[in-house]
Amino acid sequence: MEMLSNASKYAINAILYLATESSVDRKIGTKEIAASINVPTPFLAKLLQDMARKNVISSSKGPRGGFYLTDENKKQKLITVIAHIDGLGKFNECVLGLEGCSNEKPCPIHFSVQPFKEKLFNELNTNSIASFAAKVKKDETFLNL
Amino acid sequence: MEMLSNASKYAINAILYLATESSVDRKIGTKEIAASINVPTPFLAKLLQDMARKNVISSSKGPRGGFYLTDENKKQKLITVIAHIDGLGKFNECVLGLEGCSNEKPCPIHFSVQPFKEKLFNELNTNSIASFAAKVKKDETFLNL
DNA sequence: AATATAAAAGATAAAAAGGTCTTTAAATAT
DNA sequence: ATATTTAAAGACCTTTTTATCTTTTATATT
Repeated sequence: MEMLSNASKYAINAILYLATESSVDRKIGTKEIAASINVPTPFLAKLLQDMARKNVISSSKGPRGGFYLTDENKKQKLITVIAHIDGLGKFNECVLGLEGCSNEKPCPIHFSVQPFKEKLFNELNTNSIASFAAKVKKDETFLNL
Repeated sequence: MEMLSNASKYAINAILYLATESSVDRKIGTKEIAASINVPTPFLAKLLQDMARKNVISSSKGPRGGFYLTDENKKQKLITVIAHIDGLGKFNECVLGLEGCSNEKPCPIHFSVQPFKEKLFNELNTNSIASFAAKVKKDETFLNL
């Protein structure tokens, strides 16, 4: 279900990868990250640079430099990533694109969609990067590592 | 939640409009439809022509011509429209874009998303254009008419 | 038959998303 | 200090989506 842009998807994947694999002492370069999650390197580099500028992730230049997550970074909710890239508008939009669609004035499929939107938003807005990464590590879920 | 293209959304809106407003004896031109549902006229015209070519809707040229739905047309499931424009691929894709994501090998948000995908697909695949349009007419739901 | 009307078809064009490449700046190791 | 490494910045390119415009074809009405 393609409701996130590639940009958001790539960034989430990369950040969950960083959450499990990186630390202040183990910074990771764009090539390794891109290769691991199987996305185009220069495009991902742009995204990560943007995330770093916005303090969602950390980075340093030079030899042994790269991207990494601090404990502070990991505490952020996963929705933060989407908010910075795609924005949150999509969580408030009608699936059929109808202007006044709401609980009071629902479109024909509103009540099929609304509970899910709320659930997904809530999930992304409640759970931190760390907690999503922990799930991956416990093998409850996976990432393509 | 922008998971449908504008093209699909416009077409669905137009077709639900036609379902309530048109008949063999009351064909409707692109300008009226576009104005009613508030979308760009030439773009919508293309979409409707495409839908007509694929026998999803009906049309005729010349004076008093325009687009309309036969009873046969109205019996089709709403998913047909999406299938012809966006395709059905999006109903089988992982929200995070992960290749092997499935019930057996779920991504971190898989189980938040999967039930919804199934419900929405089922709804669109079960209910006809006529039944969605009926909801609108009974004022249970709305379209921007 | 002539005319007007409206879809069909096709050629363009503008905007957004996706992706690449080159140069510059910072940091580290030697 | 210097060379090397890697992110940062910015210019650029491609593809897809969205949108418009023009010409042609069919048809209903007169």
